[in-house]
Amino acid sequence: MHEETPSIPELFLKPYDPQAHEDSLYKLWEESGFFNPDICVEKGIAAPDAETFTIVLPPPNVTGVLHLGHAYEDALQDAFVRYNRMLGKRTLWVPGTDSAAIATQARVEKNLQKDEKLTRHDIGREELVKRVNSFAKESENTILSQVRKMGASLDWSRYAYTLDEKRNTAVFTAFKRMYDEGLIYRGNRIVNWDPKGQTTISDDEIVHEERQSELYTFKYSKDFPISISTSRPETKVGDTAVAVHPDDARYTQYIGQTFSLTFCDVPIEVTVIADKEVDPEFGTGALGVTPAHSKIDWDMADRHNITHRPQVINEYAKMTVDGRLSGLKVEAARIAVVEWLNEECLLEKEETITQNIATAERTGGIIEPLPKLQWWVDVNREFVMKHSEIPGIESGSTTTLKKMMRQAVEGGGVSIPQERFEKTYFNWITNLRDWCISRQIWFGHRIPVWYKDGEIYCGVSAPEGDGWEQDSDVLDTWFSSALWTFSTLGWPEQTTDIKNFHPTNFMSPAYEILPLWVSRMILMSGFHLGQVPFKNVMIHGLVRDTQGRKFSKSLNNGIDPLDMITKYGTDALRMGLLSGTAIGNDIRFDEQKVGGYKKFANKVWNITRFVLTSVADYKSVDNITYSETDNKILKDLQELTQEISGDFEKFALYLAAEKIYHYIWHELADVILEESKPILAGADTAAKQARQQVLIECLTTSLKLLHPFMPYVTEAIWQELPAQMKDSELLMVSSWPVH
RNA sequence: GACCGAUUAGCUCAGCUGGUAGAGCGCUACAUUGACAUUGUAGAGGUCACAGGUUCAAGUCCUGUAUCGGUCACCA
Repeated sequence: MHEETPSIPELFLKPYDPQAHEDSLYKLWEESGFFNPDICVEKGIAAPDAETFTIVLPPPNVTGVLHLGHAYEDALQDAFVRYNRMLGKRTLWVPGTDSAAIATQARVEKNLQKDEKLTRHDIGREELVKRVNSFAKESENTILSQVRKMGASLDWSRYAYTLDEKRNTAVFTAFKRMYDEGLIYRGNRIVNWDPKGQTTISDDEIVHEERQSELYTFKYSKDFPISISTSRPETKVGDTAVAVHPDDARYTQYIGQTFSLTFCDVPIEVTVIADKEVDPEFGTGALGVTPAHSKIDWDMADRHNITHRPQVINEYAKMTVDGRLSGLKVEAARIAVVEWLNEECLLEKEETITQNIATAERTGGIIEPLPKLQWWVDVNREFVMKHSEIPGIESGSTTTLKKMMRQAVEGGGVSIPQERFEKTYFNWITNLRDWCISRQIWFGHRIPVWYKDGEIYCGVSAPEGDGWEQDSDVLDTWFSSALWTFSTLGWPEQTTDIKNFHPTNFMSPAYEILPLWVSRMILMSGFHLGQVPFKNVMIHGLVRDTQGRKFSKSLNNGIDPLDMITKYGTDALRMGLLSGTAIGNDIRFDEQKVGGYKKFANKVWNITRFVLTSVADYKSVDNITYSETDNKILKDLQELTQEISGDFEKFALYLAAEKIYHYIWHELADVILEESKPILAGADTAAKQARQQVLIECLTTSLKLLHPFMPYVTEAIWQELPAQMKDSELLMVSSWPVH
């Protein structure tokens, strides 16, 4: 019929081909500068005093590749960013990457071992750091171009890397300020030592694994009156006490006595102490206290002023005592001790129990608790909040980091829309202990502390004079990540970005990251700025395979988002991820669904073709007389807009996505277009003109509403629309329909 | 051990403050070369895990149970 009408771009005669549009559209957006709110203001897209909307991208590992989890987060955040930008807010989404220190160093070391048969000690600290850095830089482009591929409208002019100079200054400044306040201290305490990774790790990097182990019941020697039970007899050469419950009648007579014994060739001195923590029902009701190799025992020794705390296991999980255990690995030592117990006829019982043992998340190594001189963040020490904008905390009031972290959420400064995760957060805060922030690897932010002849100096740069030696440890990655919402905005300088864009509006992490990252951002932002880092935490679920399993290398069930993009287009992938599942629940990734949304993109494409064809002879007139149906259609459209806006405000993206999908396909295409056909072909010119106007209205509004979800196809269409239909050259910065 | 989530159509999931069970995919039948690498119309299908309770009314609120999944903690 009208297919050859010149005003219909030829493009629409073929199905929508994502490959042909996506990259050039991204380039068009990026070059427009509108990802940058300052330029939006400059060009009149946003008012200079418009409300701001900020998200900081959770930085992917600089050496990583995009996986579906990222794809989901990118799509989710981008949808909000685009929505808010269209609302006319000064909208900023800050990109960045993370050094992922331990993982990145491990990978470089592995390659070093494989290719050159060298260890890090062979090439030295400086060379290793150099290599890790260049490795990180090399891989950077991969992940960044993949984030772009997702259509993420990030302000690249503000790109940050956790190890770049500005972030380094931020980290050192943060450290120093907390050090000066006494909130960072150096202390000899039990740490989680990973013998495999040769570093300390934090409590949160521990994974408990259930295993069968033997529980042995025995006496230290024939002369010792009390039997104890343990699954780690090799540590008993480090015992300095036996603890019993104060009310346990069996042992009261021994309390306070000290025994000098020889256990497995090692002389030990054991004092019997009474402590309420001991469960009289468990085992013999008596517990051998090994202060140097158990956190609980260390604390117990503190309570009873036991200062003698011999270390009997070293960093390589080997015994350091003399005698028959000398130099043995802990597992071998365990066997040797049991042999000895048998020889001496001291072993009373051996039973198999299931036990959770602590392993390192990254290396899988079995954690060996060791006393070490480490740096800590004190979460219970009182300090004065000089300046506070956190609801419920007054400027000038005294608090602790722990209290502040609780208050930030309790007082509503940070809101977690899903109540259930709020509970998890409080649970975690309650159990929060001092945070060990030093790591014994070489790649990362070096601890900004220098030593010289017993003197200690903490500062943002090295002290004057010779002979100062910097602490050899680096900081936990999460220390710098915790500063992310404001270090990316230029802190510690008092930048206008901080003034304008902090606190950020929301953060949308997966639930597994809640304690690791979210709470630490609240800690840092609270202490350094007196602000919350974000007003909302919208926790989302994990992307899983069709059987509900996590994606993993060992299962070989991985799906490369880039493959999906090649096959179905970015828009389809985004819709497939965003619709169908309530935020917070895990997503089962279904390729078929993505396929369905590819068809949808094409549907929108064809709707456009039809509308453009139908309005080819449209002439705008001053007084349009709408029919009753016309008015109903326009009213419905308004209501839809209202609902979708509401869903955005309530973070119910999945509902918004489904609504616009349903409207476009089953209302606009199935009902409105069909019903328009006779009117358009009819003789009533006025009615026809009115309907043409309605169709234009429906199409442009639908494109706007769909744009946050499917930015490419909507923009591709927008670019082909005649200028008089549009309120802006780029759909990306057109204004959100009013309602 | 504590806490949390899930349980609704064959599959994947919605269902907000209680008011006659919904979507997508799949399936069946019919129609259609149409604006549509098809699409449209119609249809089949569910004791909303189970047992109690509150209510005029419960998928929805309360109590308990079961199964699956998760998080945290931990007894040596």
